Amino acid sequence: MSQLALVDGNNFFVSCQRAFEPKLNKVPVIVLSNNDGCVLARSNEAKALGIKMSQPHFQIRQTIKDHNIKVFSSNLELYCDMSERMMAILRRYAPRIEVYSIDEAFLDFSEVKTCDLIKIGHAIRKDIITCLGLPVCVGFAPTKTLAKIANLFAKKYLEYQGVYSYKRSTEVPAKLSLIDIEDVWGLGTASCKKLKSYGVNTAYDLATFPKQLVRKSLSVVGERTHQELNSIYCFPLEETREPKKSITVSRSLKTPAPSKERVKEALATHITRACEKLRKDDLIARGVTICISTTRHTKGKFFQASPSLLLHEETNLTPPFLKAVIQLIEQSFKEGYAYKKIGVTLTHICEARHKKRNLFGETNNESLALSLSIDSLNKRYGSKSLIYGASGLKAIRSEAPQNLSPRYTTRFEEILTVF
DNA sequence: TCTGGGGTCCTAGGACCC
DNA sequence: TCTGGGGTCCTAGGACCC
Repeated sequence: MSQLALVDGNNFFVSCQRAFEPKLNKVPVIVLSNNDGCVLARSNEAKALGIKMSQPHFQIRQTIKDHNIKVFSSNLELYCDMSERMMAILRRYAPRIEVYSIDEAFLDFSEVKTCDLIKIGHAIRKDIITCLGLPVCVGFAPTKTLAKIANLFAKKYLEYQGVYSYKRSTEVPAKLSLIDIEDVWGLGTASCKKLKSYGVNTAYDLATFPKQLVRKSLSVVGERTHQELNSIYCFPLEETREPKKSITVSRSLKTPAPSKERVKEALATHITRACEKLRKDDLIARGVTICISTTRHTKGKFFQASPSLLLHEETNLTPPFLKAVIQLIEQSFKEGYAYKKIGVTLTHICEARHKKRNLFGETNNESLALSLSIDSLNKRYGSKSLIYGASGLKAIRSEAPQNLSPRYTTRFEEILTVF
């Protein structure tokens, strides 16, 4: 019988900031996305003020002022490091774990002989708050979908003190009617709209809805969710990540760019970064797609292009991809628009060790060595110490985010100072 | 001239996740 | 003025083959 736990950080990015600045406790705090564009994380106090997830920053400027909300730019380097520390602690508790996202992990307790899961849950909570200062909640259940719901109970109802265990039973528990259909993992707006038209409004309604009808309206994906709500294990624990199938680097520009030169520079910067990611994971790729688009928020002036091409052979060197994206933009750039979002995606990826030998049986070791040297210099001296000319000087001068906190745990020069 | 049916592969687009 | 970024999976439809 499967027995899983979902451990999930509470308002994770906000909690990471609070761990190093205790005076932020009990006051409203938000963390913004890249470019400080919209809201990524909110403390409970900020949620209570009506700030929504993904809400644009400019819409809440007044609320921020009126309630003295503390605002942070995303400090992903700090959050990733805190995440790794949290996962290291979780590995002590279960033989198998799946790191599902930066702030949550599924733990497999199927083989663990214990009848007191609640006790384990509290031990995990205590361990993580003591070692890292991060609050988490724990939900136990026989399937991932139910573990998500159990975690929701643990977060929402204070009497559970952050730990909830879902009891397996042959009947669908009435408690599921407390969960709105929108809060079921795997159901987005499109699926919920369909289900509501059938009068399915809660997790209980869905669990007791005829399986065939779910299959018909939501396909196999919805059917699996339906099964999982009925304690039938469909989404297995994935301990190891398959190699990535695509790698994307894209950014929105603060001020949209009307000139081809500026777009080209952004593409050059992005493809350089994408190739670094490839090399870091020891992967090679053959396909590349660029994507340029105007904002969608101005009516009538929307334009988007996403041409792609395949190189003659797989590689993880920057120059061939740089050449390819320049070729693509030369072919597809259209004058008369201001481009807001610019990105590149690498596709047809495989592991570098699978690379086919070329005719002469030699791989291009010198070029690879050069690329790897550039990577290590940039890692040591800062990400833009050495760049390709095509990226333009703007890449170096690009503005830093406004509200960035120190990277307390990964940079000696930014370590926490105690007075 | 008649033009079936089954299979594979690829791509675009939709939906979803954090 | 200002609306994130990076992924995965599924389906439908077209092209192609025998």
